[in-house]
Amino acid sequence: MAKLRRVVLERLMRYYRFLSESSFKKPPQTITSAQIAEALDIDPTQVRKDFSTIGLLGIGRVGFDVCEVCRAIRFHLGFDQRYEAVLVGTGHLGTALLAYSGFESYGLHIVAAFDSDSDKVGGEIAGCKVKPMRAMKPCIKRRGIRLAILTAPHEVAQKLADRLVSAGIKAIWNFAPTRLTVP
Amino acid sequence: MAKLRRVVLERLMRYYRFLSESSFKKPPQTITSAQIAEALDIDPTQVRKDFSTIGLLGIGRVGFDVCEVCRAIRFHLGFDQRYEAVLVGTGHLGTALLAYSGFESYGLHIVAAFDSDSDKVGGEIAGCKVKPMRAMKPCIKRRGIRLAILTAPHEVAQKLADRLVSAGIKAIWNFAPTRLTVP
DNA sequence: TAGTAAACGTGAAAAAAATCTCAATAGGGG
DNA sequence: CCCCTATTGAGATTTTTTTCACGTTTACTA
Repeated sequence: MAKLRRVVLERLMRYYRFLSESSFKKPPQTITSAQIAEALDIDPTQVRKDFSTIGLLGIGRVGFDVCEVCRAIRFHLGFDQRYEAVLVGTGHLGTALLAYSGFESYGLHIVAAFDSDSDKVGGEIAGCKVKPMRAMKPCIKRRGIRLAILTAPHEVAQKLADRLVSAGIKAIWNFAPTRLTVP
Repeated sequence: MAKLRRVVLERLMRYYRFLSESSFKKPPQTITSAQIAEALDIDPTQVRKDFSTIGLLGIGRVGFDVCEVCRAIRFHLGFDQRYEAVLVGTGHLGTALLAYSGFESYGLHIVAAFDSDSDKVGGEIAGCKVKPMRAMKPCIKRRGIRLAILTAPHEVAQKLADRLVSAGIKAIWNFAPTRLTVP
């Protein structure tokens, strides 16, 4: 499977969101590149090129099978694999993320939550046990977890990040909710 | 002021985050394109080109003045302007966003929060009064607010979005926390 | 069943973005 | 004060991305 470039990946993500959340579940379950292109403000040729790079072929005068497109994107974006992750920090944001079930459909499973607040430790949020910080490293090592979601205040984020990396984490999804880019 | 392309904007954002959060507050307050480039894994020439696009000049053998760079980026990204926004939905995620003070430094001010839960209405979160949904449209109209932050569950998000648009909102920042793109 | 038009796939052209190269400039050391 | 080297600015080049143009396929209609 050839490596996909970043711009293509981003567009595939957009296609996927659009196709899976829109009500295309009902027949005819088929859509043309032009329809997608208009909804997402992209060139139709671009859509066809992207689909073609992940091995999707449409049929003339009909378009593409929505289910098949979704399947192919899921496959190429790795949503069918199971990624395990830990969450660090169970404040409001952390709680919201734990309660959000949408990650599952992208193959992301939060298997444990950690917090330094002893009042929270031992509790359970959205079916996920909250464990003390000292349990973090063993847990990550044992399960070979590579991704961490960090929702700690800025002041301690760096320290926690270092700690996560030393425990074996390869990627940290930092949720100091920045990333604005107002259009 | 020439319109900046999206890729450039994104990089400017990254420069800004890097320069403003790192401890460059102390002298010598100067940095070379190569240092920025290494930290952000970008080509040094790219950095200089971007800076040059927003009218920043460095000096040979020294580099760029950190404060000046930050100022210029703030100006070109419009952080100095005041954008007012409303927040809809005061669940965990909404609460977390209200409590997050980081928006202010990007020029974004949340001036009101709305929720349909009558238990929450009348309360105050992070200094922001929670108002009933029926107060939303008048508030938006009166203050001419153009941006809304939406943190509602998926099922009602679309309806609320329509309602916001009809109230005069031009851009909705939807916080069904999707956008994964795991690297 | 043939004609027509909607939609596709793809190579070529154009545009945009990234990278390379190098002369010019500015501190620092002798 | 002059040389040496780090660093910049900008033109040239390369690579990537987007758009165009056109031949092909497929469904519908008469």
